[in-house]
Amino acid sequence: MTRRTFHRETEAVRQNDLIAATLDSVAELGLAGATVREVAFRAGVTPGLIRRYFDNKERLVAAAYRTFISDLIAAAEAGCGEGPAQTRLAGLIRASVTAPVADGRTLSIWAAFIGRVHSDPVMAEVHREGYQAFRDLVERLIGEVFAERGTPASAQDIHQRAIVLNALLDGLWIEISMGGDDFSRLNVVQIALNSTATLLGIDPADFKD
Amino acid sequence: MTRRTFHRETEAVRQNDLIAATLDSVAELGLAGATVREVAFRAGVTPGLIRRYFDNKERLVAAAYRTFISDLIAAAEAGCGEGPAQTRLAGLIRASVTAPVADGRTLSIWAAFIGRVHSDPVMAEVHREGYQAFRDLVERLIGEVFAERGTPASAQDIHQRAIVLNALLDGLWIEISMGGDDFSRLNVVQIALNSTATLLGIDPADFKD
DNA sequence: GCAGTAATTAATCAAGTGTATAATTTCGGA
DNA sequence: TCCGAAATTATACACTTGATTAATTACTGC
Repeated sequence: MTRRTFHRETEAVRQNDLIAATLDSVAELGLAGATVREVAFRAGVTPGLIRRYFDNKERLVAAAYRTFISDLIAAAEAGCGEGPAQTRLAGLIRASVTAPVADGRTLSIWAAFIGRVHSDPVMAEVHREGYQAFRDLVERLIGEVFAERGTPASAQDIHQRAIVLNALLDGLWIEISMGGDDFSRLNVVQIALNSTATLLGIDPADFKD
Repeated sequence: MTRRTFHRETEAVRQNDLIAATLDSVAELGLAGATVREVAFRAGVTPGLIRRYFDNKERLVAAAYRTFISDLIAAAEAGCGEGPAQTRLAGLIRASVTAPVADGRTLSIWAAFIGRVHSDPVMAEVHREGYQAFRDLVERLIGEVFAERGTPASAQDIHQRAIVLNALLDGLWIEISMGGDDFSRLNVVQIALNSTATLLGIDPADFKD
């Protein structure tokens, strides 16, 4: 009876692999399916090893959620690029309603985790941070767009517009990711851009990325 | 050693109690916390009894989800009331962003269930039905509003506007229910109504409920 | 009032969960 | 080359879960 062979990895790599395996499990089987054994199997590792890198399963799940959220925001931010604020805002919107931000797998993971946010304080904190980061980004961009157009708005006005635009992007993101509609036939990017322009009082023809 | 006393109930009452207990459990403890024992305890009943009214736990959860969704839509529809389409749409919007539709408990339950929608076909079907019912309601109201104003729009135009408005309402509902912001200070109903008016090209001053 | 039936309880089971720990293996440094 | 420390495996444990079944109880029709 010989043991299975293995090779050592650095702490960073192993943690990364375990987190990736956790997210895969969650995406395909839901949170309930992300058992210690399932995650270990997908990471090509033995269940007991997990506890060497994470104090307990709760920590592993929280770490996975943190990684997921920050990757998601990074992907959205990457769409901003450079240039005038209006172009960056348009880029953010495009990124928010197209893959890889808006797709089934992302929604599956998000949906699985979001249920835990209300009962688990750690998850709630992770969520709050990520959410606020995105909202602040949107609010800042809106402020810059108005300033750029020579029509600066009050902080309160910008704040309210950020709430609305953020809600619109969230809702569109969910709808598109859910795939219930035949979004393949629609130009979702155009719809999102036009709606945003309308909400912000910009000429839609003037708002492209 | 005497057994605990009990009294019989009709099938409808028991099923109702069990579903209510399930939703309570889900709201407070998440889906994972809605165990057979927890649900039975909250319903003032013994775990074994559940299986007399539901083939298995999966059925119970699906039934609870169905009840939850249909109650939610009913609550939103109740806000429509009577009168001109514009008034009914405004009522629907108000209902969507205020309690009991928009509140923490509702979001908790929704969030818990939404994670299951992608892995469980039965839940997916229940979700699709409820979602489409709401979307159709919004789309119909928008069409009536345009007709009422003497500016009838094409079916495609109405369809796209319904997608956008639905997304906005979804997003606002989530934001408000989440309670992350200080929405208590903001007039969320006014914000929602104004945004909708802007999106539909209606004079905001003209759009109240 | 009483018997029979159906609802409900109580007790148990097998399977799966997260966790703990001792036995092994790998691998870098002497 | 080999030894020691650290990483990994293997095994086991206590607990919870959903499900099953037999015993008991409450209610209905007569």
